[in-house]
Amino acid sequence: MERKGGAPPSTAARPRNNIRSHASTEGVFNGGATVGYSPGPMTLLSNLFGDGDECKSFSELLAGAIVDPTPPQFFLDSPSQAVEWSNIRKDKIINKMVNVREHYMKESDAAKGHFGMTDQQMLAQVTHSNVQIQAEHPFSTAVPATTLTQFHSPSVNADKPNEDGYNWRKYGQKHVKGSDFSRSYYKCTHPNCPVKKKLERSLGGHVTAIIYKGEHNHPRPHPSKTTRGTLTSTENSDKSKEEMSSQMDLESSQATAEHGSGTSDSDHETEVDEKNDEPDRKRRNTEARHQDPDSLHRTVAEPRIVVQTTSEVDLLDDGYRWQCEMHGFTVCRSYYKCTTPGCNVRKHVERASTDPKAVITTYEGKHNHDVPAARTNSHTLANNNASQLKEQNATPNETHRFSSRGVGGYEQRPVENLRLKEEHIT
DNA sequence: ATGGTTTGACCCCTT
DNA sequence: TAAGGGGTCAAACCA
Repeated sequence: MERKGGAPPSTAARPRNNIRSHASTEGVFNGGATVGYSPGPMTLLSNLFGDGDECKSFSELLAGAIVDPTPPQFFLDSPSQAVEWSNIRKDKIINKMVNVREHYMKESDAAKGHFGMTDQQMLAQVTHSNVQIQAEHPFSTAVPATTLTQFHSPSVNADKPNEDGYNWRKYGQKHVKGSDFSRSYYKCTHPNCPVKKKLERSLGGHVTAIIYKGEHNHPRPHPSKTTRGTLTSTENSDKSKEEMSSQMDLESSQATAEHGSGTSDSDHETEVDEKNDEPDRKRRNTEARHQDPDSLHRTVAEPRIVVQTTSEVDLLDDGYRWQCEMHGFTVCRSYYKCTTPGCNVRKHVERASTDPKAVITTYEGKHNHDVPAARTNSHTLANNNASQLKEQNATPNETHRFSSRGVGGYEQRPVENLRLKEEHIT
């Protein structure tokens, strides 16, 4: 790489006394200053499956997942992984999962057919609790933090850090040890905005993952004000998307206002591959890529976008229409497919492990169409009045408005999605 | 003058 | 306790 800048000739003499002094927000992210908040696999699984009375409705939801004969993709990948899982939770959950897997394997052909997704499509789907998905594995996950929010930008171009409408300043880059990946670190340039994001790129420069952390405490900058005009012409000219952008701005503002500050003190993100249950997080990040070289190719086309949110605003309702995908033989879970014909965008919604109010949504692909007008309107209306939204959400019956979409599932909002929302406001 | 990038060094968490 | 590595800093440089 051509060196445009330059490291100080004598960094050893550089004063570093204040390196962590301004870490009020920094610590929020670096996982260091925030005292040991890094849930491990046990915690994650415990939260994922519910181990008590916590997140009851969500636990029920997850319990349903256990009953669901459709195992997550990772569970099918390797029997040994299933064994590892059992080492984590040897209780009922794992036993059920094993049974599920056995059952599922018997139905492998048909079941895989039900998955209806290619490996590529499975990529980035993601995660579970506050999770981070990484490119190396279809179900790699991560743990998060509690209040991590970034709003989905459906047409984001990952190759351009601020094509999501915000302005970013790169503050670091690292080569991912033992791999051909490099990771770039960006901060939102808006004053006092704590949001950061990481872009992982393959050797060829293709973005394989985008990980947002934090919550913008400001509206999205006007496209014309974004640095270097990195918004694409399509975006700039796309009224619908601008409207959506505005909606997201509003959501962001509301979310921020309702949360008091952009981030929680407990904000923290740990990039992991929890469901692989590899004990070494660091190793996971590097070895997994080697173990699955094909993942590189799979992720080149469409980087994953991980959205972590705890906003009380309906972030799950992102303006697009989603149809729940049937996985297995029972009701659909948290996997959705854009209902627009020809659009292959999918998303996966999951509950955060560390914060029952947090929800992680992982998007895969780009919408090749505008936000549905009708949905846009309702979405706008829904978000133009936070209090109104709260009232709506506070009335469970009113949130249970989903319609059957015929074969394959329901249009959002499906039951589990609704449950997430209900829990969100309780 | 301003703001973004580069990159070696450093901090500190995890193992 | 030590090692490894992720995340970050910040001087130098570029646009």
